[in-house]
Amino acid sequence: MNTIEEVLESKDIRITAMRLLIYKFLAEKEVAVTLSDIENAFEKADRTTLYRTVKTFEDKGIVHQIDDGTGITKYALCEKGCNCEIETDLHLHFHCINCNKTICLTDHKIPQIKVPDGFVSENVNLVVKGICDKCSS
Amino acid sequence: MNTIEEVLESKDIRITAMRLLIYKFLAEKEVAVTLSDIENAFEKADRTTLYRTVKTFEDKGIVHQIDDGTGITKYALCEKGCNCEIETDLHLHFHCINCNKTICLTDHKIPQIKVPDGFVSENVNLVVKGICDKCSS
DNA sequence: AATCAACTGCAATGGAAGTGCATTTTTAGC
DNA sequence: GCTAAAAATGCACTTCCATTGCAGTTGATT
Ligand SMILES: [Mn+2]
Ligand SMILES: [Mn+2]
Ligand SMILES: [Zn+2]
Ligand SMILES: [Zn+2]
Repeated sequence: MNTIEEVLESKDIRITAMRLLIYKFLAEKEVAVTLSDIENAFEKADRTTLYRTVKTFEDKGIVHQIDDGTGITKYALCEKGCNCEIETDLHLHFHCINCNKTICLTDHKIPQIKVPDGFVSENVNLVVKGICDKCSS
Repeated sequence: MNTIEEVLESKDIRITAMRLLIYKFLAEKEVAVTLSDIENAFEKADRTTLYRTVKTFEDKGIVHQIDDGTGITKYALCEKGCNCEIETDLHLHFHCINCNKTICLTDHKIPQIKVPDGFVSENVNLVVKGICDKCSS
């Protein structure tokens, strides 16, 4: 169990109050969040700072972007040991069309996808849309 | 072999000069197009008209949207007999990170995706990013 | 030809992503 | 501790795309 400080330092991310708060916010969420979600949670902070903070997190490899088809990019913390940067982010994402939440299904890996001759696959984005467990019960 | 007029009428889309031209434009393209692509091809027409035309095509089920992750929605004609509206659009899409083109791989079907208990899958969006056949040769 | 509905064009809006620059905070060297 | 440099933050502004309201035009129907 590492502290947040240790996680950030291990990725060469300098520690600031803002970053600790945003990291904690992301860690507490079980769903992917939009920039607006973060904005609403930290009304005193400027949107640009929040934007650049998650961007830094993403660049350093502790957050990954999710395009779930809503047109609004969402963000989620990477799992321990994840390396989205190097190879494709292997897990799939679920987007609930009822509650609009998007969830990382981190242990549902994306199957190998065949592409025609001449095509070279480098990355795969797989989003399943439907009804989540909470909305279907 | 149906004429464009017959296709449109069979889907309850009224025939106008604009719609015939746009349909023909889409049919000639082997890749998915953005609204700007259409705009550039029809500079005399208003962007709104083009927008609403593809939207009508989409609502009536002869065009499907593609979200390839670039943030710009693309459009492509549905194949004959396709029914994206009813069930999931089964084929996958390939987005070339070199030439920025997005292609329907209509005979590459999306494999069955397992989701956890309680989740109900209704639709799947699968985009493969990489290098297309023309750019890799 | 008249009428009504659908289509088109123009203008404006809104949302989200991104950038330039000034200010503040943090770090590091002395 | 003090100072200079570097990094982070806040504010203003821009750009790009999607979308809508409304007025004018076109097309279908009688
Ligand atoms: Mn994820
Ligand atoms: Mn397609
Ligand atoms: Zn839900
Ligand atoms: Zn290409």
